[in-house]
Amino acid sequence: MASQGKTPTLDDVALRAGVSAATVSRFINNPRIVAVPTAERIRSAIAATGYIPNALAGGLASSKSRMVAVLIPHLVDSMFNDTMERMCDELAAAGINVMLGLTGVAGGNTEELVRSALGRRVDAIISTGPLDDRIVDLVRRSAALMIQIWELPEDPVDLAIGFSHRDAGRDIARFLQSRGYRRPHLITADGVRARIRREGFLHEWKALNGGEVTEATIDIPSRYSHARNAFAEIRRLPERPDVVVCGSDYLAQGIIIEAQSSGLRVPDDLAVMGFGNSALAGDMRPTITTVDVDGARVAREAIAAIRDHSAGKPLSTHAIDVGFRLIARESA
Amino acid sequence: MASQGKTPTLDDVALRAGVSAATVSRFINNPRIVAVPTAERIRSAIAATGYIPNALAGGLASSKSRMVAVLIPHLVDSMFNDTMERMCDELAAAGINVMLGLTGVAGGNTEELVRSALGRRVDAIISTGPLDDRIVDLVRRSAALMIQIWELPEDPVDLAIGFSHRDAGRDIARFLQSRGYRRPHLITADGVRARIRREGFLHEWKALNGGEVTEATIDIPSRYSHARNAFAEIRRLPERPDVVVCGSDYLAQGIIIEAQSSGLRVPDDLAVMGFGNSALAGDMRPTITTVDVDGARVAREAIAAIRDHSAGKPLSTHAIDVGFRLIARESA
DNA sequence: CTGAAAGCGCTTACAG
DNA sequence: CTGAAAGCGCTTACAG
Repeated sequence: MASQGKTPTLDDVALRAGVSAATVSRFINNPRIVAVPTAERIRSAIAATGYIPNALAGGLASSKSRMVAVLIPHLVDSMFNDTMERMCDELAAAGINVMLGLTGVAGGNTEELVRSALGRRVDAIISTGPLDDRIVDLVRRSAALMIQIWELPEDPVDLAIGFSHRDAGRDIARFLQSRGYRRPHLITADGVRARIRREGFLHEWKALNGGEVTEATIDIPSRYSHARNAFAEIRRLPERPDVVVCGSDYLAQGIIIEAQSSGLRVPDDLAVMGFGNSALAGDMRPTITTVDVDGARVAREAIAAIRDHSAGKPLSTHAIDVGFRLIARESA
Repeated sequence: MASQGKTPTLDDVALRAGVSAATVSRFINNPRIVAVPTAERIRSAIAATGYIPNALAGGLASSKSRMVAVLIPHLVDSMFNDTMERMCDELAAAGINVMLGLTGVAGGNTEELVRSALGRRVDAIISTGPLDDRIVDLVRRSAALMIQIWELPEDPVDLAIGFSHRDAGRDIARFLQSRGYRRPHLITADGVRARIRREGFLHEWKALNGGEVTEATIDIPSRYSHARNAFAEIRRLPERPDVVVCGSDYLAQGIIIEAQSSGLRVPDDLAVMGFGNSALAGDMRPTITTVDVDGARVAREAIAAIRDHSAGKPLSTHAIDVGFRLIARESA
């Protein structure tokens, strides 16, 4: 912060390089279309002036902001952090900046965030979380591409990149059944996706004639700090479950820690199943059995869609199923 | 994404409300300065058209972007996530959008991110991490306010909001000494701040005639996944330390888990000290003794500075020391 | 391969 | 309290 003199503009560079502003603009956006000697003069004029293109002006003139908004619930112990990191990485590599919006914090207001993003004329909004009609309407009127990740809704706004939570629930049921568990305890977060997984689980569990299921609900998100209460509830159950099914690896970790600290062996006395395959799942003792989703693929598909959309290509599909993989480790 | 027809502009609203564009602009930026009946007409014109102001045009015209860039190393198991959440929350409340840049991921390029931020004419850059001369130079030439958080460098670019890592190291030494520990093992991440804490610790420890110190270095950041190797190293030490000093609560948690899984009791056989007072520190079994930094205050001070700067006020100080608090819990 | 010029959609002194 | 008009710093057909 000093701003001695004024910030150099395209004209300053043009003047210095002895070319028109148009040519400098072309050089910046596509160096190859200007003659080599001209390019060289522009390059040194830019270096000499310390010119940094004004992206506000550029965006206004081109109606391309080269910015996307990413809307996630929160950051602490978030299951999406890994995908987010990759997303930021890929976007940065593509020369796209990311605007971050937190929808699940105290003052989180998804509609307000969407309005802000649209106001900045973002090329796309990447979102994980429920979208009400007003918001869908807002986005539909805009030119922004809406990418819903980590889920596969019936009727995506534009494009969904995710997997079937119902199938995930079903596969968890099959897996636990095949491992011989008989008394699962489900901890379901108060969110759409977790509820769908729960349904998938219960439906399949019943079809397989599994044993009695006990359940508990926790506030979304499924974070570590819920583990104490959730475990205390388990202790109060008339009969102890043999496996606890959690909505995130963070919660699973917490349950394992609580169980161990109360003298139970995991998985012998109580097995625990996570969700999301966060980094900690493989490092925990015991390592956590969980469901992996290819976050890198989600990020790549999103970038590809944004690129196509920015290039004016229509969407080739409205849903990309990246699937999931159940990873059997030590905890269940 | 549909964009049937074209996006409404200020002129569309003005036409519909029967006023000039200037008046609509005034209404949007400061509703009170337009007459009540006029305001009402504009309000309904906005509602009818679904107008969303183009922030690119607005920013260009006013040379205020109402956006700040936040640069942090990474997201997974990040000690800054709590502060980040508060920051996003406060910024959103102030009508400021945040651009996120990850400096520590695979393709992380701080200079490039700073250039992007400056190109978007951000009002401020909030950064945690080392800044080389080129970057400082870039920022100094711009009108953006540079806020370095979580540290108190000798010579802040503009404003630093943090605490003395040297004093933190010193206080950890005093605390462990007072608790009777004699063989501390320091795990220091390969970063400037961790090294300063280490120096503070060692200096004080020596002054107090403490026992022999063993040490290990790990890659930055201090995350959970480093715990296995770090603990294996501890096992190989000729004599077992009585307390392990970690650079983050995530790492401390990992060490505790490893220790427990190898049959050691924490803190009786091996004590563990964390850093940062992340949420998990209070939930872990045993709860983790750590150093707390008031992230909410850091966020508030940053917002206040950004507000003043945007209003044209000069900085009243170049460094704000928010201090830290050693929190004694069960692990050490 | 390059230039002149119009236009992107706002804001803000300047007048009234 | 409100309007007319210039200007913010780029991009992009249109010509050459």
